[in-house]
Amino acid sequence: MSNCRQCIIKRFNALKTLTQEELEKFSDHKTTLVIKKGENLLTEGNAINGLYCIRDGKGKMTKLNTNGKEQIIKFIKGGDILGHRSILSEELVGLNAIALEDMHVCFIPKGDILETIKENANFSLDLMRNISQQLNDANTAISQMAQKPVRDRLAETLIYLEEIFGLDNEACIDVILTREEIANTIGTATESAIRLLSNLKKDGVIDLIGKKIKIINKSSLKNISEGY
Amino acid sequence: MSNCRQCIIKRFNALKTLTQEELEKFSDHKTTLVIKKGENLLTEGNAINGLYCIRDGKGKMTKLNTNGKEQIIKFIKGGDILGHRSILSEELVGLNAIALEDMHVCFIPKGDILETIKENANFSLDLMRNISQQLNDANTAISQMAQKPVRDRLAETLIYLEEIFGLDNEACIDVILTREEIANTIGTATESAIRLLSNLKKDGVIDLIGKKIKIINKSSLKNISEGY
DNA sequence: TACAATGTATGATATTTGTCATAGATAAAA
DNA sequence: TTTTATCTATGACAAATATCATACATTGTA
Repeated sequence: MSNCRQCIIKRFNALKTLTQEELEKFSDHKTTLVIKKGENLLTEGNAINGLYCIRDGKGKMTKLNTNGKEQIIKFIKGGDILGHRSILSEELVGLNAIALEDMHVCFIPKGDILETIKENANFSLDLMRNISQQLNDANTAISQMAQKPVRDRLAETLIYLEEIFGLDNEACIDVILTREEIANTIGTATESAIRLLSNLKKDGVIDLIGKKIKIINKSSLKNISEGY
Repeated sequence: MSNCRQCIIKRFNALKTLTQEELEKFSDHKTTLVIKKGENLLTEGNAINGLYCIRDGKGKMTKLNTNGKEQIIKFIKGGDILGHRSILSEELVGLNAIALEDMHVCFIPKGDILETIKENANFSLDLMRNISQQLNDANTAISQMAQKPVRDRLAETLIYLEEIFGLDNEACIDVILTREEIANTIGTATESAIRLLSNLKKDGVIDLIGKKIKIINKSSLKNISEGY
């Protein structure tokens, strides 16, 4: 079907340093799959043996807490590469990857990845850069979860969602999340998330149109996210 | 002074896959430094150009929050390797590394690391494994920070501290932290941390001997950390 | 269409946590 | 040693957040 060499997605991720031949190899061996809304691409604790490259669609990466609650760790979309742990011997998947809408995903087997790592140090470094960036983001998240009140984290999250998913044609954040999913992102009760969203709307900072959220006053939202 | 080939520390970290020649190269070019208690080995936002390998001593990795508070992200000790971001082009340090007691540290220049990455794919993979493990830990931390109450996080942290630093000859957790540092680890007010420590002591789960903490009933502490 | 299931919203209340104040304990400095 | 600064501890109170209850809205489905 599609060809890695022509895929636009690769320009934006760790695959961008690959040579023509390496891309051909990936293209020949890759499989393409469709993950329907609500289905898992990755499941916590499972083994996989290759990398997944998301072509399009949106998803969430989650973790089941010891108390049984779902925590959303990050959101994913076209261009993201998942499953890097699989190429490091037999490590198991650490997070669930669940589709928020239908996703198209390419799977590149571990063998090809390892071969390419051996031959192309820049690809190695790009993969490392990718993981490293994720670690940096995660460290920031720890700090914010630990020290910011829920209202600030909500504001922060709305800005983050707009950055990740952009705007639809009505200037709303272009992703549909339930209130529960928003609560599971910022780590609070669903009712609290609902209440704080209502407050932000009442203050004219955001607008709520069904499940869609529109940021009206970004600088004010930014201030709230920083505790003012 | 010391030689990388004979260093025991390397057996426990990403340097373990290096060949004799690679270790010689590292040994020839490395510099050794002493970081006094309270001093920074790394400072958030600074540029460095190489990896630091901790020989001995204990430290904390911190992040300054937008509200000016210090968040402790993780603790470090002998065997840990810091500064991996420096080998990925010009990325700046993301966290402060501050000595909790005097540390001895070896510095290996970026050039040697990059050369070795090109020549030894296993070293690449080991570095990746290291960062990947950190990312995994960080994701777990996000989930726990977001969803667990302070008391549970305190219990969790005490168990974690014992795992990392072990016990001294009086069976106390072998690290000295101020109550403020404990509070900055779990993300709460210093007074709250003090109060909850007192509660745990009153319940006979831990003992407090000055700044030293002794875990009396680990399984009970584990239960608390999981919300029971 | 009507029905069930799920999601959203809001009030009342309990619990958790933070803040401020104060005092004693410990460690550092003169 | 004495003095000063920092750290630990605890009470009183305020603020933030969770929980429970209930009602309404929306969505999917028989």
